[in-house]
Amino acid sequence: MPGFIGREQHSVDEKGRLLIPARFRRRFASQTNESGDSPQSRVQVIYVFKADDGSLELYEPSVWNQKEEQLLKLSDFNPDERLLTTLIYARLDQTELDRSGRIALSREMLDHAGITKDAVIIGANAKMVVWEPLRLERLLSDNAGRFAPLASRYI
Amino acid sequence: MPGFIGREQHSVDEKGRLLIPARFRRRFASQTNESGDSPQSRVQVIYVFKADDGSLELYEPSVWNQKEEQLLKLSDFNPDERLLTTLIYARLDQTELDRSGRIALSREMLDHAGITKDAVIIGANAKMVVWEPLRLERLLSDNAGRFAPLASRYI
DNA sequence: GAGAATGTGGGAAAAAGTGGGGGATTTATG
DNA sequence: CATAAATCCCCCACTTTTTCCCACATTCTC
Repeated sequence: MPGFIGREQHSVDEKGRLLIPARFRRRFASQTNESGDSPQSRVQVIYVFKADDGSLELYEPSVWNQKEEQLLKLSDFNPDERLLTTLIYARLDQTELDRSGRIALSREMLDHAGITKDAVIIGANAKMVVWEPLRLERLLSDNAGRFAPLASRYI
Repeated sequence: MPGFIGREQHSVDEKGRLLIPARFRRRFASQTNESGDSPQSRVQVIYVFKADDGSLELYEPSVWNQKEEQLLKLSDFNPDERLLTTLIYARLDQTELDRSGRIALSREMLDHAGITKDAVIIGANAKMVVWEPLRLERLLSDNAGRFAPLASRYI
């Protein structure tokens, strides 16, 4: 099963709607029928997570659910584990693809990413990452020098 | 069965009523008929629990009952177990959805969470968590640096 | 270049959220 | 026990948001 690969830039309209590129949507289509839905009712849910670095991460249900299984093991009464759970769910949201292949991002999510007009969507295999274009540009140029050292350490 | 996911902010009116977001209410609807009620009389009960961290936890009956099964195993005559039972039930309350999809929170519950005007409701899979907005904000910013370490330790 | 697929925007209808009036029931009080 | 006071619900009305749908422009494919 291939992941999301590639980078595209699209506009976010006044209603906060962001188009998911067609090539990414095709990947969804191939694995919707987990629960034997009728062709009509296949609603494509997408999880949205506010990442620490100021981007938004988009997950398919099957991928997010895998992460969530880890969360379910955590105790409500261990302070550290409870805090982690809170930190995660407070940053998480859920949305659906409309018939034009867009998702509606909440004002809060857009603010977190600093998105007003345009957004870059980067395929990162299991997830998609959404950036405000200038912010991404700055991150890349600010850290251009770190690529080689990091790469040589880890790959 | 998908859980509660997402974060919303709503106002609590002067009567102490808090709206349960429509998308969360829809999950209730899909599993009301446990006891074979007539369509008319399906009253949606919600359990409210005062959490240690200053939030309120909202549970569906089916989920709370599962937790309660653990409690029923505890002995009334073992001091520790008896104390635990007391501590839990002393923090627990019960309320119902009215026809507008709201629940009435008692003064005591509101005070525990420090809620006066607004409240944030966070979907946390099996339960919903209610926060006073500023209190949540403070928790999140105070612990922003702890997310990465905790996440890497537990997930 | 024609037709299909993709991307963008917006209008209208429906749903959700908010606040408050008023009747019924419960609780307090003389 | 009667009456007053308070509380609790149910319903209505208004505002805002979301959803659904369509139209059009652009790009891609053959």
